[in-house]
Amino acid sequence: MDRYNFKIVEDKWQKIWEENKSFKTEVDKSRDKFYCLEMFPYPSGKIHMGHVRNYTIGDVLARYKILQGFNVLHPMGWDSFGMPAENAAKQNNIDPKKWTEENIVNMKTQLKKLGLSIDWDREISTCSPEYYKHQQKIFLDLFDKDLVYRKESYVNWDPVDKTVLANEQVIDGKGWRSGAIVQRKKLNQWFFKISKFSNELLSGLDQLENWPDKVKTMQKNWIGKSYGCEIDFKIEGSDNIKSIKCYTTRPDTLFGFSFLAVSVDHPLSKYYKNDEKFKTFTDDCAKTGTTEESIAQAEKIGFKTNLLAINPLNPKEKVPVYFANFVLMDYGFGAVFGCPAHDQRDFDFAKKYNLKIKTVVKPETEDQTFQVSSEAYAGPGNLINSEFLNGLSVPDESIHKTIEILEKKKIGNKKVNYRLKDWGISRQRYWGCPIPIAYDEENKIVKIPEKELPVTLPENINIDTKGNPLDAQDDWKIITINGKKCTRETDTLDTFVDSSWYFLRFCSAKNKDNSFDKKETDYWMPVDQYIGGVEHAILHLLYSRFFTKAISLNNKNFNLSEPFNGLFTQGMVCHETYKDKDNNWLSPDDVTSKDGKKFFEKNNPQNLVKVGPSESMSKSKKNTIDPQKMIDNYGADAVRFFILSDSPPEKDIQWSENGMSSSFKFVQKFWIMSNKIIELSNGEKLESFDQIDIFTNQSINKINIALEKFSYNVLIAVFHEIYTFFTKLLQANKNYENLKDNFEKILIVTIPVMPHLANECLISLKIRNPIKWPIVEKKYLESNEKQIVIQVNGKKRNIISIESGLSEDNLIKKINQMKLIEKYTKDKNIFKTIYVKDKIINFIIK
RNA sequence: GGGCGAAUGGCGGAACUGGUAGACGCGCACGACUCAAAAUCGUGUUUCGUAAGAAGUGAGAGUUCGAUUCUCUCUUCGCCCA
Repeated sequence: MDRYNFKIVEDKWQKIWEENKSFKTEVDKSRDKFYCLEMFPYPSGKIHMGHVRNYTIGDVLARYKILQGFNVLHPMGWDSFGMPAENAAKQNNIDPKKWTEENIVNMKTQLKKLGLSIDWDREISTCSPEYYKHQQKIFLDLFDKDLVYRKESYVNWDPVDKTVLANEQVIDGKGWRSGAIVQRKKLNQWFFKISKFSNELLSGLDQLENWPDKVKTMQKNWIGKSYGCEIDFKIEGSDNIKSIKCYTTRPDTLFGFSFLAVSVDHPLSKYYKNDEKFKTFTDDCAKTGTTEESIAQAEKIGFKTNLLAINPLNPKEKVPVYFANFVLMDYGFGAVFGCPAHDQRDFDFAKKYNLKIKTVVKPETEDQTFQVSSEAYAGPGNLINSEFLNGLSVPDESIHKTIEILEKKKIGNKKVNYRLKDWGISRQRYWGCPIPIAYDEENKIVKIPEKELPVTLPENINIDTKGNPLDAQDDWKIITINGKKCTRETDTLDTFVDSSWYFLRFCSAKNKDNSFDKKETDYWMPVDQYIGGVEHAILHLLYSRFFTKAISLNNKNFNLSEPFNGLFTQGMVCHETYKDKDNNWLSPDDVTSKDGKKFFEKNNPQNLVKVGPSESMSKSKKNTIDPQKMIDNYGADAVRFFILSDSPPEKDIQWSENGMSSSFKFVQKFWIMSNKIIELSNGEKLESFDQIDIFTNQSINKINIALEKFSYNVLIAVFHEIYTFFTKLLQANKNYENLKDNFEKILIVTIPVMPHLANECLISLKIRNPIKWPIVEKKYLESNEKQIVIQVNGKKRNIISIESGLSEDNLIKKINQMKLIEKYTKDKNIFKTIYVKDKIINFIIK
């Protein structure tokens, strides 16, 4: 028997699929559709194991659905705008476009080697004008719907590189490239009004039954709906400001009010513009980053004004007003009332500035004299020291009652607030989708007329300038619209915009005139199964949901509430980490071991290697395994088989060389076994053996269940069982007439996992039937023989095989006859038996 | 600090709506083949015990005839948010 030459077979089938366009799909209303989508990759140059896992999981599902007769849309594209191209351009002086396109060519070749059932005719790339033309149209559509606006907002500013940094480029408050201390800087920026959909995005989660609860919870927390109250505080000491509005979720702690804090961006700040000390203070605040986290971690600092705020429930009480760095203008009204006793942040602030700390909530277990001491108390209990509010139970009753009182006194109003902020989409970068906007000489916003779309990026520019290269491109920037001289917007769009609608574009990827076609989106959308990493659980998925709702607004041709019906989030691929004696990371390729316990450097075998914990593969830790090498060494089927085998897809998986090579061996063994079966002649006298029917049907049943549940590791286990069963049959050296028919079914259900091998075997088998997912015959699932577990006092004591459906009396008779539990029941009194038909009998004795 | 989730052999992990715990794989051990090794095949592999047997799904309780599965408390770990 020849060794299985995966190279030849895999090449052959990949060529067949490509030449026949086997996975090309079109709208076909006579068939049910299935839209299977995996998150499209960023074309970094090479695929990594995360891609292999993601796309293998998706491919198993897509091929399964194809065989079940669905019209399956399984597209692939490239999330090809973004900073790595720009960084590569700066480092190696390559054109980002060229760099990206070369990477796409490489990665496409690599992906094809995995044997994926992709309709490559629908390939899209977000950096191509063909794609972003439509994105610009959508931008203008949203602009017309009043869902896009421009306002001043803070960014992370690198004063040395003169550039805006993304949050992840700010490391310990410093720019990742320059090392300069990052500042908060105000820039005019574009925003999507995602907050308009806060409530819809929240309530829509309820209908997403096939999403992991984990992701829904994360989105829910992100949207952060809170019920609270807006309160107007009267202000004394200023001719300009008579009151300040605050939002709070804890109006019940109003008697603990000891200061009022406003954001440095609060309208109040304009009266302090000329105050030198205030200026110093705002400069200090600017050194804090813009993320909620950095603000939370920064030291709480304040600037005391000469104003006093009056407690609306106790007008005799007047407290100081501060500007404070921890108050965000974006949340509520940019002003909070401080109750140090019951909010840790307020507590820290009060300690620092020696402000009054008055306890107004006591825990259930404490008495009226309870006082907070070293930290704030934010838990439940009862109100104290609060006059007419005393005794109310915290939080529910106290909050509701207080709001009622405040509303009655016309001091405050019940208000629902959301944490979700509008989505800032401006990026001061070259390699992104140009925003189709210009400004006239009066700096008024002018839309680029649709017939002039796409606004393409200028080519051959000098990217290595400080700041945004587009700013320096005068010949591109200066244009004429309707005879008026205008200047283009030089910001480009956040790349999250690119991925917020690509699933729609796939439906009509080649339509030049329209972003998408009603006929196509009506048929294909929503995505039935979306598969990707959990790291996108919040932003990408939320933005995509927003886009779907925003595009649907007042749209005759498109109306959809949710884009992704099913969501599956896969785990990461991990590998042990290695370090040499100087704590430099080592790649698994540089490390060798004889016993799997002690590791040495390959080039210097006398040097012991420190083995670290298994962590998700990353270039920085050098613990990556190159999928290309694995495919070259073991073949795509074996790599697919392994990546599915060890762990459930939603959990992290450990890459193991042993596991990989054992999967390779399995592919070889399976091939040899298959060929032995295929080569059995049909001519001789045959023997029928219904164990084969039973086994086959039961296995396929298990496979169906595993596929529906995404238990792909269990699916793989079934294939091991199949191998063992049929190998044992072959060893019996008989030819059974039902063997080939059953094995044909087995090969068909092998296609999703090992498409090359399975198809090659099916061809050799000269199958008579069209390749269709086999139907499980129920009669083979239920066998007449049942194993009944015999328990005494709940402990398993014996086991008996009987015909199914036996009555309790008959079973007991049989057990007694066979003396199966005599030694446990002798001299004992059986006072109760529990019998679960065909499963278990339990004797309770005393 | 808050939210969510997890914990099962040496390891990754199975176990349908409460009903034989440890499927399947890795590793390991032994055996066959071989001068030998690799490869391959076979057998075994939760722990304690020579055995009969007993214990056993992070710890402790509870519900139940029966709990990996349900409830409560705790511990540890992970993820997300702060």
